[in-house]
Amino acid sequence: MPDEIPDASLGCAAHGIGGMPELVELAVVLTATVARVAEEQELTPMQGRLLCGLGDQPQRMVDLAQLLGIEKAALTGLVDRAERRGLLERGPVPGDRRAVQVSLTDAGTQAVAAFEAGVTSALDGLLATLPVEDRPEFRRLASAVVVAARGARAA
Amino acid sequence: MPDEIPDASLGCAAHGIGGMPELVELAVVLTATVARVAEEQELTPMQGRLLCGLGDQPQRMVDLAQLLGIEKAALTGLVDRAERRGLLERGPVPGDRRAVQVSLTDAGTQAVAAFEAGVTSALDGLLATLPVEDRPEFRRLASAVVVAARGARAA
DNA sequence: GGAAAAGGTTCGTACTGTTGACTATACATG
DNA sequence: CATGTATAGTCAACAGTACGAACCTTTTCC
Repeated sequence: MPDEIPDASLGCAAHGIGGMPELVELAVVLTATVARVAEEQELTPMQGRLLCGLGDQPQRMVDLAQLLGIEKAALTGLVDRAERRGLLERGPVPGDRRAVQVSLTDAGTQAVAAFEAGVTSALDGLLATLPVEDRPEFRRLASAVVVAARGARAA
Repeated sequence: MPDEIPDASLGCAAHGIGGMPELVELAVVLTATVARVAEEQELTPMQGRLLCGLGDQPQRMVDLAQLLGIEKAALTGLVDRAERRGLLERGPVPGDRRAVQVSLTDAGTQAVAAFEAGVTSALDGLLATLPVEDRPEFRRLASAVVVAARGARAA
């Protein structure tokens, strides 16, 4: 995982095409920021996402895969690696012998708390470069884009 | 690559921690958007980034790695795979027999043009969900964050 | 002239993801 | 109740991506 922000990114900053590069450059910056926090916590970014996705309640694989936007087979591998690390465990689902539910272990709960705190802090640091009055505006617009994108997909 | 926007993302939307999740969810949405365009063009996202990074002039590997924010060894593999696809070629650098320069082939030039157009269109589509007057504001704030992040890293 | 640094590759390793196939189980239908 | 369909999850093969260490060749520095 790159530990530095690249000078160019998806979308061709080198060409200076109007408008486009900011957003993909932003994605790269945000992703690299999260990756750095994950590395500090000895996680991979996907492991961080997985642990966050688990939250307080056991989750079924099918629901987790949907939540994370990945294929079930990919989730099998991701959960295998996290289980091997002792961060989570698989268990049976009452009433459905096909299904498997996944829940955090104590180590996983600790890891995710640290990861969350680190990501919050790192992103606050990223936005600290903006004028104070612009920060909630930026978050609001970001949220609006995400909600709309998710709504479009669910439709 | 997920072809749908996940319900949660890096940063723990499930926990609803104030502010943080929007930005990492945004990164996931943007990355997934670019990945879909890449797939349409039969590229991987990193191949898209690489071709955009090459631009109009041959680039040395050491500069490309820096530009893309990856280790030289990783770039060797990335360039190997793109070269195998006929998208670029390696050549000598006058005056420095250690160095290798990389340049787009005709096929690569065509691929990157289509990729750029597709990404532009897809991102415009993403932002179309925002009120018209908010779009330049969002791009401006995104750009400011990226410029600041890149500046901090270069320092 | 020799040491240090630079440019790039190779190798081993791990993570991530897709696709297709498979097994076991749940559900729907006649 | 038997049978067909659908679902949940895993497995295997494969490919892309990335890092760190080691290596070779060449350039730069003292």
